[in-house]
Amino acid sequence: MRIASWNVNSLRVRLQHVLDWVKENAPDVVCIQETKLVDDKFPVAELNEAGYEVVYHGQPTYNGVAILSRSAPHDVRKGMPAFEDDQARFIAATIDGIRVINLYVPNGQEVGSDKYEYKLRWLAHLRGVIEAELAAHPDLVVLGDFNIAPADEDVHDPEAWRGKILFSEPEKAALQALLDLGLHDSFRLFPQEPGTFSWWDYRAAGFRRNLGLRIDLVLVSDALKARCRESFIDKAPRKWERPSDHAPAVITLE
DNA sequence: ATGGTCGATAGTCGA
Repeated sequence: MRIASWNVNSLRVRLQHVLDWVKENAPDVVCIQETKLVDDKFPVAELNEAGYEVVYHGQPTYNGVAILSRSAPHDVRKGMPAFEDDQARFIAATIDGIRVINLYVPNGQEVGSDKYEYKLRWLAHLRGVIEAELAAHPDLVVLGDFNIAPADEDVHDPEAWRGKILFSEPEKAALQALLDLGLHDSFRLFPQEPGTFSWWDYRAAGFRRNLGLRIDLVLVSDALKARCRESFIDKAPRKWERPSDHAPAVITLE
């Protein structure tokens, strides 16, 4: 079973990329962030035609998350439980017995800003949500655009980024608190090429110079760690014409 | 230190 996470930065613009990518890679589940679509505009027919069922949680202009799956999604949850949020950043579903939680974690903009405080508040609440989900679903995947680089090897220039947004200590501590519940960063379960990232700024030719960060993560529970056979980032779509600034992060489960 | 580029949308905001 293959599960992917991809921040597409507008599903309207990137629909053809998604269709091409799923045709090439045959994932069973694709979790999408930054659809930037209201639900009325979600391309249900096109994705059904490609062989996927869809659940989605959108809003005007910003954010928006969706799950595409070969098998039927069950127990769909849109938005974090018990958290008032006008931003569409959370969607969960159970697919083939695996609980899948798809996140678009707030960016935070700048350390100390109101958006940064919202990011930390959001992550603190998420911890309780994940704790409950883990208790209910031992086979759990938590994936998405975390907007946090876990460690120095996930940042092209850790000294320049240290303490900055996406790499500040409180953000990393919030991510570690999730891992401490019993989750594993699947990417680090396997040998990886140094300098592998999942996001490159459009500005300053970030991709060409590999000035990236690994902020798109696939976390797996203990039970799924035992079934995880590979975890990788597919840089290919980042080279396509008019790409998203993020590349897909992918795992394969036995 | 600043701004570079995208996408939404129609002057800026968010990333």
